Amino acid sequence: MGRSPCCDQDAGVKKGPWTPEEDKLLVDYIKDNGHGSWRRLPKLAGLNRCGKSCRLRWTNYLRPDIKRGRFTDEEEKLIIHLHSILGNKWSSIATKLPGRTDNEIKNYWNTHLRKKLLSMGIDPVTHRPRTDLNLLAGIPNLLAAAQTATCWDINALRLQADAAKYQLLQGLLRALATPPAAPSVDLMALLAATNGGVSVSQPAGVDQQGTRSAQYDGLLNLPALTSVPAATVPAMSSFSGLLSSFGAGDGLSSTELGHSGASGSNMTAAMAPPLVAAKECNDGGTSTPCEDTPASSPFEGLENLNLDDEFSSDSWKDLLEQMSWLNNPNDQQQLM
DNA sequence: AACCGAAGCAACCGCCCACGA
DNA sequence: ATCGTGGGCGGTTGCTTCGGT
Repeated sequence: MGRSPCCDQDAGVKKGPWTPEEDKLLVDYIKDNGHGSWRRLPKLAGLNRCGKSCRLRWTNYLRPDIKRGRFTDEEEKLIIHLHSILGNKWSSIATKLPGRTDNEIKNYWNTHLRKKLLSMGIDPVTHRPRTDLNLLAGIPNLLAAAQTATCWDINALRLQADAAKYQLLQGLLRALATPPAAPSVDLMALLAATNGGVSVSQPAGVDQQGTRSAQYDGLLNLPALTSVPAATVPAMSSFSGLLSSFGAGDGLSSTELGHSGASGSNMTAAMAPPLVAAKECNDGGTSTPCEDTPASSPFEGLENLNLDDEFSSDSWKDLLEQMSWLNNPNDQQQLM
């Protein structure tokens, strides 16, 4: 299968931005004749352009059914959902969004949605919680910088620290709610590492991951960090405050993000189980209390964490000290 | 007002596949 | 079965706009 000869081999074929005159020639010709063969079209339409360039200009910009303007929230959610299923199949995704082109969706993904997911602690490729830990690994640097901060940059550091704290919690919660198959990091290894290297024993026959998934499914409604207005921060200034915000979170539901588990559940703060509550076994659809639940969660005490506390506070110190891999490059390597 | 870096987006590049001769 | 062509596709480039200093 030889590659088709590229038009740019033709001398004098114009490239670059289209002029209104060129647009008019193209639109008028296609209106009257249809596009027919794209290769022959430029000559017939009186355009000094490559046929391929004409096709792209028409399909991405001049087509009468193109919808312009901002993507709506519904479109955003649909794109994210479809991307979680189809990956970078932009044209397939575009067929589900009337009036949007694959190129437009691709650009919107790369410039907006990708960053949005990253800010929510979600890997935009796998649609699962980020496991690269690069973000969290930056926390010790923030701590070190805070030690030597001068008065003029302490506020900036504080903002960074707040963002880091928030994303740390997002990452932890999402890790807890993630099915085990896809993440490149072994969740149990992560739990062991955060638990001071002590493995978390899993009772035989206990579908711990499924239980975890069901229990924390509602927590995936975390609002994106970037979308949290300052006014709402006090409501999330404690871990329980965060829990109470999940029900009304403007983040993406687990269903939308392609997670399994209790999809569609509308877990409210009151329904949300405490992190260290006795887990339930999920055996064949009926939930029964587990007899052999681990004695303690690696994140025990997290619910008492106060997000308003400085990083130097005891509760944050305790948590960070448990996460030895944050300070140990070798551990980070193993986890990545 | 000028400069500069970041972000956004239209357009291009080149690989690939389907299909017809 | 092979080959050439048309066209679809994802990735990348580079120009324009925006916001901060």
